[in-house]
Amino acid sequence: MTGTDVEVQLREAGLRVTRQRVAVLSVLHDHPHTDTDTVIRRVREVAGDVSHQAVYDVLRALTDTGLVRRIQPTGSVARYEVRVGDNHHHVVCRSCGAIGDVDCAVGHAPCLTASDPHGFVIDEAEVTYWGICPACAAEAAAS
Amino acid sequence: MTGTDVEVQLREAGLRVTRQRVAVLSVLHDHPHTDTDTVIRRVREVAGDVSHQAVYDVLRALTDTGLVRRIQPTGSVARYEVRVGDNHHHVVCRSCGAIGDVDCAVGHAPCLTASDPHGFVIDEAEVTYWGICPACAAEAAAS
DNA sequence: CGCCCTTTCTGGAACAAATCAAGTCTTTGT
DNA sequence: ACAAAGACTTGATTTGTTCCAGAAAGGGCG
Repeated sequence: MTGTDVEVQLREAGLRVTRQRVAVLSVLHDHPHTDTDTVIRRVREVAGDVSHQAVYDVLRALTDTGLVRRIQPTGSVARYEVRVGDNHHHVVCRSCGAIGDVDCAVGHAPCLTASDPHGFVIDEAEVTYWGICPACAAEAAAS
Repeated sequence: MTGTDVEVQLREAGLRVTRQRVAVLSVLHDHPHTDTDTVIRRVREVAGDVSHQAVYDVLRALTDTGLVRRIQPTGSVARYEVRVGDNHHHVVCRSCGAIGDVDCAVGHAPCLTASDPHGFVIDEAEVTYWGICPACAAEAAAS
């Protein structure tokens, strides 16, 4: 994704194009599942001085317009990824917190329709798989 | 669940039986999906003075031994519920954050097996449904 | 091209949730 | 009942996030 693509994306979402926003979006494109602190550091690497507040504001603006998705597994800080059309899910390592993408096996799966939602109007089903990542499994086996 | 039941539960988990732990467990039995702050208030109602640190410690101990489950939907503070055998999931209101239980429709559902887990060893699939609760839906319709 | 209005960014402070640390008290096995 | 291990209390600290007021930058219009 080029810088121009990012600009188009911003304009189509009705957002102004600023150095900070372009930087945040491209950082998230290159590094999915990044926590806020890392976003700040990476943004500063590519765009020079940017206040942490600006990054928080941008992340909020992008989340509100649906350009990025915010995820926050239990015990983890907020993480962000660019929202892509597919309905993919995440696998989280219980040991180190690493996150991986998992494609939704069967599109709109039947079991993702709640059996008795107590009157809730449901618009999304989010799946989080918990387990051990290869690296942590190897480390555990070695010790 | 009586106080004695809770004591037995604690002993079987290899934990000492203290006033604070009994209080936390019974509070969670009576009020599922409670956030830490509310747990503290309720515990003090039934057990008198208890430091917030004690509650944090107890919740951590109970979580580590598997007696309670910690859940934390994106944008919410940590919430706790007593771990019951069934593999139920949660529905969260986007508007007010209310949480409801949803039974897992089909036990160990096939679509909860990740298609390509990238080498992760998965031991649990957690489903969070997002939507609008009846109360918030009514309020939105009224305005 | 340059002005003005609106939106956004900066810098600093404030806040809430959660954790850390040292010392005291309590539970429990003998 | 006694000692040792574990749990709790008090108080401070860290961490992640948000609030606020003023300065700066985008982008439509003359």
